[in-house]
Amino acid sequence: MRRTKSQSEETRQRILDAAETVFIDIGVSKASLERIAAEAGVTRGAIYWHFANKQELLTAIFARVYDLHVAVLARTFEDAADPLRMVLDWALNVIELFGSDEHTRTVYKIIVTRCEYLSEMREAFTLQRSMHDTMVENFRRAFERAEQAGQLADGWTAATASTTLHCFISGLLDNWLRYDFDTDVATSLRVALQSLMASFGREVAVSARPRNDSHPQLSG
Amino acid sequence: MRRTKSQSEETRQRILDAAETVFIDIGVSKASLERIAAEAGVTRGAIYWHFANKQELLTAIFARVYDLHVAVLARTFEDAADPLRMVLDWALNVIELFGSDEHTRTVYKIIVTRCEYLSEMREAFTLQRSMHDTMVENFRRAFERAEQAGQLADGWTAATASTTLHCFISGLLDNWLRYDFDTDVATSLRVALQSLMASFGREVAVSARPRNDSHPQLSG
DNA sequence: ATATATACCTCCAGTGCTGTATGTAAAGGG
DNA sequence: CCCTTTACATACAGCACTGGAGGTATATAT
Repeated sequence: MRRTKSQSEETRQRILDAAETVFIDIGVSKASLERIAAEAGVTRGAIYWHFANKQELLTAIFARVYDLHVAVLARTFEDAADPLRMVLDWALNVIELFGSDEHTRTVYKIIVTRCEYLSEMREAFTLQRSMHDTMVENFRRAFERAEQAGQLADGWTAATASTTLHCFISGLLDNWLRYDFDTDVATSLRVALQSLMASFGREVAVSARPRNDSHPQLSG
Repeated sequence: MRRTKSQSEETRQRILDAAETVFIDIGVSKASLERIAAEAGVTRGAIYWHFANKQELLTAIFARVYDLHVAVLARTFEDAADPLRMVLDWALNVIELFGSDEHTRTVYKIIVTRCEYLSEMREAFTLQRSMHDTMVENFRRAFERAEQAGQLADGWTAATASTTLHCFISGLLDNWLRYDFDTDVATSLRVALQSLMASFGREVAVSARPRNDSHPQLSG
């Protein structure tokens, strides 16, 4: 009963789906490969064929959503015209991404509330960490350009503004995933974000929609 | 070799200290009672005498810092004169608390990065959850009073301002504990917080110090 | 057509942890 | 001074999980 290459890939995806389900259900540490295998309709042998161990499974789960995020989010930062506008668009896209794609929400919920952040898991968290660092770095650069262009409102510096937005975004996602905000919480978060961004800038016009609102793969 | 009552209490505290150490080191799920006992210089028998199981140990660890937090933080909210000022003082006290008390940082770091947020652990998280809810509720009330008093700047409502600050504080602590910010990160966070609060208000004077700056038990 | 690599499954040995039951020696009350 | 309770230590039973060895049948290359 050996499978073809495409069947094998299908099995791999089913295992990843099952792992997500079990991780969310009982947490990464308590999740046994036996239980994941049962959920996927295979045996532990299949899992060990595709993945070395539980940690590699976790890494693969993270990697599955990583590409999507990079594609959606990197696009925003290509446009260098108006830095504050760019940051706002980026953040709105993040909210849009988490609001519309349950897969993304599940994976990040696993990171935040269903696993322990230990050195042995470092490889699994490498992607997430690099995305976080990229976000911080992009914020810093954008606000520095805004500062040099004289766009920042009184009372704000590039440092304080980027720190504030960084913490705001982190806390937003953390609360969302940890405490199961309502699904339409995205709306109120959007409004709060726009108020925050407006207070950063001198006279930035606030619109209700991000400029890059074509996310065909997310509007499901 | 039976101990006296005070010796027993000392043992209990040593077990809690050991549990904190082991939890931070290898995470709650991988931490065995055997290892914790060894760290405390007792056997598992002693742990089972004082606590029913690992979950109760975790609950006890949280409870140990809870009283301190309530004492320090509740005080700020007694003063109802200037709501925005009150909120600022409260937030500064939180930063001060986390900056000066390593014990607090350790326990919250365990919550954020060293354990899984599962229903079986619900009892352990009850305290933390109630503190979180209290924070959100206090923010909402304070900003509503500020709004009614016409203290909010243009572009902000009680809802958006409290949501924003709530996310900011959450993200601040989350990043601090998850990514091990430098110890003097507290300074930059204070500055960012003051800028944020300033932009909430119409013309609130920003001072560098909270009003209730007498924390004898924290300045160690 | 044959050989080999693939994609699994089954079984087994070993480990580590939990919870409990039992032992014990001293504290503390009457 | 005796009895009970306390504050542990020790010993035991049992489970759940991991990783690997070995099997098997089929896809795929030659």
